[in-house]
Amino acid sequence: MNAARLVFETAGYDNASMAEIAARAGIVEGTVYLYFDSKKDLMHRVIAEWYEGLIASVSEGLTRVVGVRARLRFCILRHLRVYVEDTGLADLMIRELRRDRKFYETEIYSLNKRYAAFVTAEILDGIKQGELGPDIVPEIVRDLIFGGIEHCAYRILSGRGGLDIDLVADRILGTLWPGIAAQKEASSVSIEDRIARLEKLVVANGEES
Amino acid sequence: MNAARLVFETAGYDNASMAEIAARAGIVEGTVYLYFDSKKDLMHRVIAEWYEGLIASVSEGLTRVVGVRARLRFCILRHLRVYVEDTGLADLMIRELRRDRKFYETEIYSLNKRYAAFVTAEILDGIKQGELGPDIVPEIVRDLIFGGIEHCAYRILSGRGGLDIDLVADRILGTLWPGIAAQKEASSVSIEDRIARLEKLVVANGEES
Amino acid sequence: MNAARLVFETAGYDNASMAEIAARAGIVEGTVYLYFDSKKDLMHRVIAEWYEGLIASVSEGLTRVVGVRARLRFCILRHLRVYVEDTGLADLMIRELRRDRKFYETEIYSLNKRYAAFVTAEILDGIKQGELGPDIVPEIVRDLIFGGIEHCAYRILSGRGGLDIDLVADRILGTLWPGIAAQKEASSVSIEDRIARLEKLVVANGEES
Amino acid sequence: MNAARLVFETAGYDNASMAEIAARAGIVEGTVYLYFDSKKDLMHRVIAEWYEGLIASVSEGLTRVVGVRARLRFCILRHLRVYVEDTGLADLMIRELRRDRKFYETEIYSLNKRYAAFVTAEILDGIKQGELGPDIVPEIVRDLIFGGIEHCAYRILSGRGGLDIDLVADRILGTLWPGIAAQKEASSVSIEDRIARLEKLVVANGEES
DNA sequence: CATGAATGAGGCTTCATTCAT
DNA sequence: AATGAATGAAGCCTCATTCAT
Repeated sequence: MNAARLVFETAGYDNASMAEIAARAGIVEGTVYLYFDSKKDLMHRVIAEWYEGLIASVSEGLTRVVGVRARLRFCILRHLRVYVEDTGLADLMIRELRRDRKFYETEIYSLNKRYAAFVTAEILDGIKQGELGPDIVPEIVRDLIFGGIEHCAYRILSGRGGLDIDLVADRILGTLWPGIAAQKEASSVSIEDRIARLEKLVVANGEES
Repeated sequence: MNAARLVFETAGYDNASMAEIAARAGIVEGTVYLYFDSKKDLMHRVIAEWYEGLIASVSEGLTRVVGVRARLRFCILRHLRVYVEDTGLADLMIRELRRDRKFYETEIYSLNKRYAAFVTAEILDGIKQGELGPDIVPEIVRDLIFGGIEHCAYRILSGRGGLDIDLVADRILGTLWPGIAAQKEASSVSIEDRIARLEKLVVANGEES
Repeated sequence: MNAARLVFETAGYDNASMAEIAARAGIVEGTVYLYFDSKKDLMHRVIAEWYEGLIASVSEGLTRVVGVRARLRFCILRHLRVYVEDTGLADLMIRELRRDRKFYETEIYSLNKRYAAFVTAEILDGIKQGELGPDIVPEIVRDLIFGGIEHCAYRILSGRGGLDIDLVADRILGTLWPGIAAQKEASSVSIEDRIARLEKLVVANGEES
Repeated sequence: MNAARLVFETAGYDNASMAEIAARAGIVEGTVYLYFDSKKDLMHRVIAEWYEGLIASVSEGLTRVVGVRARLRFCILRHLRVYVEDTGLADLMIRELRRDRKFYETEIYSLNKRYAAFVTAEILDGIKQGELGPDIVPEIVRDLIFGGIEHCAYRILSGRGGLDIDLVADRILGTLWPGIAAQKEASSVSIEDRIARLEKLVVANGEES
């Protein structure tokens, strides 16, 4: 498994060869098939193991963080760390597994859902507690978070530059927060508010008029 | 090219075979090499052609949209359409090309930059005009936009459900806007000014109605 | 023809491609077949043309040289020049043509014989005139000359060092001459001579005794 | 290896096909790659194995021969045998390997040097012992020997005629010897000494009779 | 005369998987 | 339980040659 993980990380699925995996494990190709049905199976098990560790780690870490904002920040930071530490596996997950037509029937899919649920749960919780706006759409927020992180990470990692994950986490959350936090002042609707809303609407739909 | 595009879209790079591409084009494998140096070259040309069309389309579309918010929304909407209409190619771009070590020397890279520049330019422009906050980090915003779109699109498309791109565009921008828009100080803009701007916007975007 | 010659020189027969030859001639592959039956035919014609020029050149040059030794030296020097100036074609001749099973039926074979005959004729002439020993075997001498030249040339040319062909010619002839020149002193056979002959025989046949 | 040797001998490198080699070995093409990295590697190993045997054979044979002239004759005779027995491999060596740009970095190159060194060493030894002239250039002599042998062998073998290698060896050495042997000054060696040497030689080489 | 597009057979190489030992 | 040799299908690519225009 360790050998396989190493090779998959480095080469991706298609370019990884069973021969190299076996060699790196100090065994022989045939032996691999005693424990794994196929190359695909092997990759699934590698990803699953990794995912389980990741979920456990996040789960454990969250027990020590309080407050919606802080907990979201923790999730963002942790996911950024994934890209720094396990770029290869994250890649594998995105590239090879997600594209599979039968991804939704696999164990990996449910692990993926459990992992993503940490963020979704936080958002739902935040809404319930009144910290987050009642109108926000959790899926969109979650997609912005995960997608944004991936893009940032890729851009920076590919660009051979280092990645200050604390800074990036702050910036991502800083950008998103105003759009998801509850409006604390329940002021009556002033003229200004009404004009503001008007502006927004007009601009938003401007090009469709 | 069309045959190649079709096969690459469906199978990805590694799983696409020159034999299938040739067959689908109604020629023999060898003939492909009269027009393309290699499989990689073929993919590059397919992607480049597609990208050029995409850039032209966005560029043209933006000429008819006024206002930072509206222009950003247009970019988001257009990018969502990419995933609806050209999922396969978008995938190819992300999965196969970006990971290439020499991606930064390819023509595709510069096309990619030109495409992404539409959003970055808008953000910078917004900051300059005072519509967007002076402290926002354009790269982060752009990553949130593109990453968020990709995630949304994948999630929804994979789930065989349809994708209401207008709705999603509104939600994405709605979530991001508060975090990037300039904080209007109450006194800085008079009611009269704001009404004047409204009038201007409505007229501008209305022209094409 | 010039294009073909260039390409064959550079790449050898197998690695030369009709496409490159055509391209370098500024025509199209199909056109080549209007003038040459096949790739092999093309090579034959290239070699033949070259050989004819070579033969003419040697023939002409020899008219200005007098004396067996000087004429042999001229042949050696000229052949060394072939390796310096036309390494590629000489190679082609040796590698590709000689090995052909039907070489002896080709035009090239007779050209080759005409070329080699310059040396053989000189030797026979030298014997007739009494300048060369009556017992020498012309074929062996010729083989030593041509073979020796080829080896020298290869060794030196491959070794990226330059080749001082005048020096090499002198050395080759200097080494061979004592063995082929007629023994001028017709002294009576002294005891010493008889012992010397005995020594030679014993040593020569030593390992077979 | 045997199959490869056979095919390479018959067809040369470019015209040998892995398919035929595999077929002749009774295996499938892929299996060849379990034991050899590439076609080139396969050829190298075939040549190397052959060369090692050849060197061992010469080395062993020389232990039973005494005297510069006899030892040189042995080398010549042995090399002639190479062309009679292993024409194909000798060809391969000359045609395919020597022309490789990286020949000088290969194992074959050092084997080639070790083989050629048998002759060079003999010449140097002969000079030191005063049997060969102090002015002769070992490289030229060696080239004349090897080149001459190759030419003779080719000429005769191609001509489908048999090759009397003993006769040819004598003729080659007979032609070269006067040009390389030391000029014995009449007084320098007494008749008694020369008879003594003769006796010694006869005894030495006679032991194996 | 010339074109140039197309062919088709063949080249080397890789690799997941199997199976007798 | 482990081996490791063998498979066979497939992969990408090259190229001399042909033929309708």
